[in-house]
Amino acid sequence: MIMDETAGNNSFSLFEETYSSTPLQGMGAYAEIIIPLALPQNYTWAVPQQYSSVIQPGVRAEVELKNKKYAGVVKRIFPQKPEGFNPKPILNVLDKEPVIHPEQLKLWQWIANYYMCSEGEVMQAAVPSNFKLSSETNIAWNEERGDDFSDLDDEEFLVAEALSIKKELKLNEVQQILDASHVYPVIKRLIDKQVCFVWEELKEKYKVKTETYIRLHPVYNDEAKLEKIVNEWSKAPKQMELLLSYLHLLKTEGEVTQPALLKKSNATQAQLKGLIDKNILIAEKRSITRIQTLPKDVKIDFILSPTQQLAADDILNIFNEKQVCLLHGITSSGKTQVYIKLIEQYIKQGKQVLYMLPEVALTAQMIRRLQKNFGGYIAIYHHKFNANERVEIWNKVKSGETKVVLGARSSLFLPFKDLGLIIVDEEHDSSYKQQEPAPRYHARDAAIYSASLFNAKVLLGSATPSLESYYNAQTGKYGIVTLNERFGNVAMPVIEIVDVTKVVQKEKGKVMVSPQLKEEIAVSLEQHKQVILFQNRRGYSPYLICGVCGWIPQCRNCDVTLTYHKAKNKLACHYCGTTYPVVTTCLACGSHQFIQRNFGTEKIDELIAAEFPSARTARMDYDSIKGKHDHDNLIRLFEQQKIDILTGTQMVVKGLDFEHVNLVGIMDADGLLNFADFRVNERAFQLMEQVSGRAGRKDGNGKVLLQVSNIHHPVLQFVQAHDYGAMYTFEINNRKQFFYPPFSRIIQITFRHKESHIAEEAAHHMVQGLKHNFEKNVTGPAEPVVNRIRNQYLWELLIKLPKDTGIIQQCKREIFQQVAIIQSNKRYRAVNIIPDVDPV
DNA sequence: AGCACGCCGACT
DNA sequence: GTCGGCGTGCTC
Repeated sequence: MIMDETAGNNSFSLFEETYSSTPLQGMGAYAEIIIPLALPQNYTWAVPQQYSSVIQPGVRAEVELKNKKYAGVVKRIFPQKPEGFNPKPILNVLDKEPVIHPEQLKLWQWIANYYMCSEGEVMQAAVPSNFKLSSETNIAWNEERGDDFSDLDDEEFLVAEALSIKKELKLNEVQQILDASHVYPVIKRLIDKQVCFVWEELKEKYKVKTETYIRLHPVYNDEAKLEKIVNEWSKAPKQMELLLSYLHLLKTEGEVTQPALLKKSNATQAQLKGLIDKNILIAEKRSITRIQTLPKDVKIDFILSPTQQLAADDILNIFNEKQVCLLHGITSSGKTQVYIKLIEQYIKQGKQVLYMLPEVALTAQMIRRLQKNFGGYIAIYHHKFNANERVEIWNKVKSGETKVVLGARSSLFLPFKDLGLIIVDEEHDSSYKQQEPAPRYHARDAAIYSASLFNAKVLLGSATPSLESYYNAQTGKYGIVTLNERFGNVAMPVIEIVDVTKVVQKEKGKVMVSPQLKEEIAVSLEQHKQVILFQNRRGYSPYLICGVCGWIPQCRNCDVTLTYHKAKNKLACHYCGTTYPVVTTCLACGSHQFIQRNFGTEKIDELIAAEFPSARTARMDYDSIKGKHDHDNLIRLFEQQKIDILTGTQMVVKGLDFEHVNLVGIMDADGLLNFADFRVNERAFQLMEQVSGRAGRKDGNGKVLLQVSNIHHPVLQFVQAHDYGAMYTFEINNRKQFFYPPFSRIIQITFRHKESHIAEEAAHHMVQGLKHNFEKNVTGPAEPVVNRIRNQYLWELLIKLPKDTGIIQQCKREIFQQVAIIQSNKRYRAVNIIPDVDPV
């Protein structure tokens, strides 16, 4: 059964050219098929005679596996009968032309291999659910389509009728209705005809944000008719006024939303309803992010500064020689404008561009900004779209209609036709790494691989590049372009370090707010400026300690100290989220004296509020933000200067640019740093740089105050000098290796098991295997760290490797082999592997 | 992923 | 004696 009789004849002939000369026909052929399951390998099915001329890599085929039916993707076709088993026949071929390109299949294979999962798992992540049919799949009735079945054939009609009554069916129920062997093609046609869609219970819980747009009834698109109605208006002057404001808004804005209209005209909802009832205006609920039909043209409405223009030219020059370029541009240097210019260049060449952003950065402003420039050429893509929307975008990318995709990490899997450029913005952001479920891929690295398949270029952008990218740029593997001038000549903030150990104070314990910081806060408040205080610990006090014996309350599930939350009066584990009542009796010695140690955001906010009673303070951390709405609201309040002092964890860096902030206090700056682990320093530097970037916008008197206990911390001088990259090649008395990334740690492997002895066993095997195979090359002993987290034991192995890149490659292969061996023993499961600097 | 198979504890 | 827990193995 072949689908899409009407479309794709050209690709059909392409297929004939490519495959008709191969000896597959008549001889019996076999197909390796990817099933969207975590299977140990791909399985093979036999291609029956009647399909041998239509099957090709990239099409979907319906196959039976363990008495269940699945729509899998054909990866490879070959003539030899496999040995050792008798392949079952393919039941159906669902597509006439490939739905998955060869480049995508290669990308899937690479991801499966590099991140150690099955290609089926990659398929799960890559393909919209409408493509993934199986007997367990639920299909749901599409209410919007209505019950006009005139265009359906008999079988389609039967299913559609059943669906219109029951609303939802499982595919094996459909099988019973049809009593036929070719269920999947019927379902595919029904999906294509929008009668139904694949229902994913989890996904559908997400309610698409809608906004009501007001449109003019099409009858009045005719100017004369509109004029007539206006001239002959007799009653309801308020409605008339409203209509005129509408027309005015339509002219100036192009599109009119209900809130905008009501605000502009000062009208009430009832008056608007009057006009809608009269069929003059139409209210239309539209999903905000839904692909809008905007005109397809490119409008660049700004001019790059000389520095930006230079950067853009440099990047294009570098692309002549190198595949990847790192754009290291400080906060507010105007990287986005450079991206937009580059995107324009690639569109002009007819190429497609993928612009990737971390999920959190995919804001409405960003979307609007790009839509303004690229209109209908652009599509937005992230995992929160429902199945139909995703398929819609998928098809538009596949046909080449969409030139620019703005999306989160999953947009990497879209079926690009002619990809020219991938931009990975905020390249350092850890949310590019998928943690759970498999495939645990890093979108930046996978993007570099994907680009290599298209011979496309990759631009990595960041104010605080990741170690691996910076290293690759330093060694010449990637090109690098630096933008270290703030756009519009906004000055860099002054960084000042305050030694809190020098502060004399009455009470014992760490100083929270130094007199210097208090003074600066007072100055800022006087100037009606705003302050951000950054402390990367939420709660009131990070731990309690028994004043007599030193016992510290810990979580029962995790080996983590419990944080005291004053407002809730609870102790909480920040790892698993369990809360406990506040301990008053020491479990070790029975005493009742507990001391609160250190401080979190809650305590700072309390102290600041007491110290500056007239200032409006607020706290932004995981505890004070319940819904996503709270976060937006808080940001808006701060933007509108309704808050003077904002105390927060790293959440404050995820905000937007705040114009009126001229002071940032980092409360425990060296507490963020760690000699032994460069990754910790990297993260700290990124946080400090990002939070500092918030200070000192227009008038150039921004200040960042770092409170430290160890003023001699070697990393601090680089923070002070804004010299991000220097940190990596940093050397103090032979301790260089700690700061020199690729040789300190290339791979972090995490395995997980419920029982500690099994986790330890896995760790033991791994270490033994590595030592046995290349001990002489491993500079540090690969000792595993086993942690108990929730009810699972998790072990982590940091491997220290020498400087020679040849050996690194060799070690990498070895490590992967070891992990594969260990994993083949089903008792262990690799949950996370953070690979090295070298994706291609 | 699912589902069958199989091996030990608490029940009519 | 059996019912049912979930650990283990297998699916072309």
